[in-house]
Amino acid sequence: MARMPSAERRRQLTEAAIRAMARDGVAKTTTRAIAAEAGVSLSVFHYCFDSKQALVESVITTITDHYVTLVKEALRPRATLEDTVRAGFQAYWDHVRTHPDEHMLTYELTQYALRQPGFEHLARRQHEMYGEAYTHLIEQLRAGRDLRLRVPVTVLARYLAAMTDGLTLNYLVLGDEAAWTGVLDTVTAHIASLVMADGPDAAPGPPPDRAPG
Amino acid sequence: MARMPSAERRRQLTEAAIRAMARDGVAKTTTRAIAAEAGVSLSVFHYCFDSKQALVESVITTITDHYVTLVKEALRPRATLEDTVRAGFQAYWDHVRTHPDEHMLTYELTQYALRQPGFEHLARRQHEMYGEAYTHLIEQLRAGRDLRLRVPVTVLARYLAAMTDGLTLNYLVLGDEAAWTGVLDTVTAHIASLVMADGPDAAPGPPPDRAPG
DNA sequence: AAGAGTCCGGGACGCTTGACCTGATAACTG
DNA sequence: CAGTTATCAGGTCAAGCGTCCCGGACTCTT
Repeated sequence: MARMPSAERRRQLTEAAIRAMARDGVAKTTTRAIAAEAGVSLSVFHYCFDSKQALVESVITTITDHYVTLVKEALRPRATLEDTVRAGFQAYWDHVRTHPDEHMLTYELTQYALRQPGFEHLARRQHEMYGEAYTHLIEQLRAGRDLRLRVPVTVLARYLAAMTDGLTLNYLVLGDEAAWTGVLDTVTAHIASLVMADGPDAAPGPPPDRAPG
Repeated sequence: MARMPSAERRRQLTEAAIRAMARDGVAKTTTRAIAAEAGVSLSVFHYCFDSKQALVESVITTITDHYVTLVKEALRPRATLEDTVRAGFQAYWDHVRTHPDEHMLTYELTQYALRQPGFEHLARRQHEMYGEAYTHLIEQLRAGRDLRLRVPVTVLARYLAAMTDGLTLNYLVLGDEAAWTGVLDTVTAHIASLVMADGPDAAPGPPPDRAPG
């Protein structure tokens, strides 16, 4: 095999692990399977990583960062408000449809991290970064135009995060792409009504916010 | 140990497995752990179940049925429409808060089933039954009073299912109970606006449904 | 050219797992 | 009573797992 500095080899092994885990599941992905996927001998694995746990940690942080940039990219502001929301959802949804295995893997890794003592923080970090990405976008939108939020930013961010999580998971389990367009439209309309411009034609307040708690 | 017909012993082992899996995770729950949790010898396990897979199948169907009845119970129709939605969400959410491990387990089992060849149908069945439970409730509500649905029943049911899934998962990962009340209120208001009585004071149509696709 | 540091490969160790078996014993059933 | 059913302790087995070691090979520096 081609000789390679450890750092690069680590990256290669991490990506091989992601491929193998996405294809076969986290449980079935052994150190041998990862080494084979990367095309190196098993010894190289333990030369680069102190333990399997160390590699899994690398996998989780890598894939989390990957998806945060994905979300931020998908939710880039567009011409109009409605367009932004719609295009963002569409871009995200397209990615889910074309890469179901990768999304499945993120859910598996979340649970793996939650169960593995000392790894809980990675699961939390994963979802906190999603929330922060949404928050960032909302603030960005708000700075650009004159927006009136019907709900606090944190509430909206959490709502978006939970919504995408739930929709993705249900799609991964049930499949049936066509059935979800109606749901996506409903959600999009709702989001747009929660974040509405201070403009003229927007619908007047349907259900007024009620004090929480 | 007390003698017991096989059927009952099977139930006991299934419940022991659910306890052990909820506590330690699916991956760490071995046949020996299950037998110990049930207080029987390992031989009894293989006397009652042909294989571990057979037990897992029993676990999944049991827990699925358990949660479907839970959802149906939580979403029993109440006095007013708003009350029904609010009380339903509240009851469900209380259960999540008081039994986080059990809910976590359902997610783990879903993924286990999706990865295990020949078990995919169990994962699908699980989520289909949730959807049917929601559909059932909506139909029930519609029969009772004069309801005007802004979206098709199937869309609403899927939306509810995805919403609860996503909220639950995010709560399990992030914790922080207080932070979710605002999201729950927002969702409740939205649902109530989607299923509204043909009454007087309900808000006139904010964003009209646009044709999908 | 020589040495040091780095990378790679084959092989092996120790452990856990699911599955299976034996033989004996106790409890219900008819 | 005999016959069926359920339970137990104990051990065996092959497979698979993460981990580790050692010798060789490469690369860079001096």
